[in-house]
Amino acid sequence: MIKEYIAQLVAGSATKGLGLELPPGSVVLEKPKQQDHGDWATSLALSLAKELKRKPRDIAQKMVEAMSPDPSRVAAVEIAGPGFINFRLADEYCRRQLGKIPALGGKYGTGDRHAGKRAQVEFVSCNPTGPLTVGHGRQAAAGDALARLLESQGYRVEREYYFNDAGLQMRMLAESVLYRYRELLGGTAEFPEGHYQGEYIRDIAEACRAERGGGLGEGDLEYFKAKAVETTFADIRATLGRMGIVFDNYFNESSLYADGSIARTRQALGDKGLTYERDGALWFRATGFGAEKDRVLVRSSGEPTYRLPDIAYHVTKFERGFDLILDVFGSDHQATYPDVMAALGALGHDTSRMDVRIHQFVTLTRGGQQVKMSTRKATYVTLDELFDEVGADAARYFFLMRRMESHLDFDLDLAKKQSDENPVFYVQYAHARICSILQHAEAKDVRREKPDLGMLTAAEEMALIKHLLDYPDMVAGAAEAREPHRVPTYLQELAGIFHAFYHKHRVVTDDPKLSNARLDLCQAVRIVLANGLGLLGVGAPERM
RNA sequence: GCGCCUGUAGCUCAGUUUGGAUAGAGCGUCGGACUUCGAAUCCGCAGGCCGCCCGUUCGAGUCGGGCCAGGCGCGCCA
Repeated sequence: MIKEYIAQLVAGSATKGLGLELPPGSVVLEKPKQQDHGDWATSLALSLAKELKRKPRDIAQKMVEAMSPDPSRVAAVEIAGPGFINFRLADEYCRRQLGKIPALGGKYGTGDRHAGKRAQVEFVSCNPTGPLTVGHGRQAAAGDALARLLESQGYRVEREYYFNDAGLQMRMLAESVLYRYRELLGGTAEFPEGHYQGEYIRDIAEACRAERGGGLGEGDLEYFKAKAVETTFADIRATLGRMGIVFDNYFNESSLYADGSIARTRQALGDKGLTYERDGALWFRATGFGAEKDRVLVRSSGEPTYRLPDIAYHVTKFERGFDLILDVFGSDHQATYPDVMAALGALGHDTSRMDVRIHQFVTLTRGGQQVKMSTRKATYVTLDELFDEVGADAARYFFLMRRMESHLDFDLDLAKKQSDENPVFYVQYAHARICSILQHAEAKDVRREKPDLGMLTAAEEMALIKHLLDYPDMVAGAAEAREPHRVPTYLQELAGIFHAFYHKHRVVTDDPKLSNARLDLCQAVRIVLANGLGLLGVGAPERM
């Protein structure tokens, strides 16, 4: 890649011009913000100034004099400002790279950096107690986009959903159905703290009555539970399906009891001296790992807390041999994973293979007002309702637009707008517009002439080409940093540069050579837009 | 009280990983641009103590410390 080549040039010039051996990879290259500062720049001369006790510009001068860049790749090397060395790529080189994009198609932007490795991404993972809400939506979009980003870098990825259909929450769920069931039969529903009051519970109760009649009671909680789990899980899968998300595994916590994992993990932690008994409960020595207080692993009732299964579950992930174990959680789980991580480390697992990404919450805005949501009162907005209102594409795009660490302010009015105000339409529109141009060209039969990319010389064309060439680095960076939001940011820039180009230059003209060169450029833009949207799980429509 | 996250233009946010040159984008406001491939678009104007203070540095939105404000946690719930 060109970046490595320039880094090599810099390192070589430091050796030749200054007599310095720079360790490989130590050369920092950045993309200048200002266009007239070239395509790549290094501030090496500035950082060496102190050590060498020389003026930065003199150092840069010596380095540049010792450099002999390949003119087919680097057109100019300049010293600027306090001592930056700026590199300008040869237009010819950029055009050559552009020429490779159409043949690569969907592969453009992928890399083999992690080829042969296996990754697992765990996300959503909520218990089947009700419909997915907008908060889950952000996690679903993020987890799936991360999985796609990892796949783009060569990982074979398994998407996994972890849940528990046996615990306390499920009992509450079953009882909630029972209350609603009784209500249907003329009684009154009383909801103690912690039970589920959502409308969907009534539907499940109704289904139970339709299936088994009116004679059910306390003794049929298992039936109510099974019915509720079956119904809600079907709903959850359907909702995820609307986003195009399919899990490879649904991992049930109860299997950890069945196969002895829980018992083994408990034993192993005990053997390491990491547990002790107090007040009839089994405690984990979390304070040994910097936690504020120790945590209960097994209640005095004999029932484990979520922590022990969580640890056992992650042990299975390590046993399954993944090279990368990525967990995506909401910020409400922020406090739970350090214990799990500490325990896994103590059990001898290589926790550097694990990565936990925590995302912040979503708030909805409508008409400039925040939409109030409460799980307890069941006044939350479900993901399905969101999809009904703004569409799955817009929803996914909006979920991924912001850094996961930032609170997401989801503007419902904006997401619905079919205009340039709406970022997802703006990007999709660029794609559709290109498709339309390509069709137009086809109709006019201009695709006969062999393209000569040398015809692309205008500033808008070069800007577009250079941005297209940034795409693979952007994808690799987003995957490495686990930051899906870089993709929408990039796509909006690309769409913007394309629209500007489009307005300044006509693609299909009387000049067949130029037309074909521009058509190739358009095709390359289309491919990158489609690939980028693909990473987000958002459609790239041919017409809108 | 403690932990994690956040604070950048009127609004919503990039930029912080790896300190670098005049801090960017979208929306909103205002003013312009369609006989031609999609005006669902484009061009331009205006808009900034980068929450505050101190420190490190030739250089800080970026690193360190201390404050302030908001969100989420801090359970023998998950």
